[in-house]
Amino acid sequence: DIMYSCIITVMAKSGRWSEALLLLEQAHQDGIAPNKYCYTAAVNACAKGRKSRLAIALLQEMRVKGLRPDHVTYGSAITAMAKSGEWERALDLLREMAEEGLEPNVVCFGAAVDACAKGGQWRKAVSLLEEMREAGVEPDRICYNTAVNACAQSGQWEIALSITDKMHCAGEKAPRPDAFTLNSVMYAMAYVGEWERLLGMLHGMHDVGVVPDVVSYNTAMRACNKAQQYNRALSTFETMLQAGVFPD
RNA sequence: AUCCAGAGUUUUUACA
Repeated sequence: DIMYSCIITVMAKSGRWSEALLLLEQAHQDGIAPNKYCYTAAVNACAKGRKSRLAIALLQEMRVKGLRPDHVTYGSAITAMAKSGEWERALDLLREMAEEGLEPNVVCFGAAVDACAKGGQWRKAVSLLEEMREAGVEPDRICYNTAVNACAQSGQWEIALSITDKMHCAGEKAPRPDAFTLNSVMYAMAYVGEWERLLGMLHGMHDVGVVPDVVSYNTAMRACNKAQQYNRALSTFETMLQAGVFPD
């Protein structure tokens, strides 16, 4: 079983999700009853392969075999919904696990926020942050970043920025914005053609203790190119190299 | 004592 779980995991992680799922079938044919870990790894393979329907089916199959999906299984399943843009199903799973007495943890909520992001539901993504707090789960940096990204993907740069500002001003223990956060905000600015504002933010990153990375510069250059500011794009590229950041 | 097979976030990339 450990063998199967390991191999399924490796295959899922290396993008060979279809082989991972075939392997689960193989286990059955060999007369081996896959355990919870195998199923969870397979559900995660569904996420990679955007097979939301199959992920739900696997959850059901587990229960039929007397296996109880746990937080990790649900986290993977919600991720599978997220990758397929099925935000409603993701929220259904959140409710479902709570009904089974499994209180969603920070990862499950985080995955659900991402599902809303991928589904274009930025308002829901933001309100989920509040819902999780009410459920006694404090959003971590990833949850905030994901909500900021939800706004960004819809071009809501002002909302994205306001959440980021709140992160800056929150208590000492609260999560600080990082490159993921600011890159998402810049993406939002690029999206709506606010390239000047974006460059201002890029150059102000150091002041808030965040080092721009390849994604930061790449996002900035795309914004410049989109606005036909080719000279700006070029100088951004040069700035990047001078900062010791190199393209992959 | 701690770790010891399985989950969540940014640009580009797939089906279009």
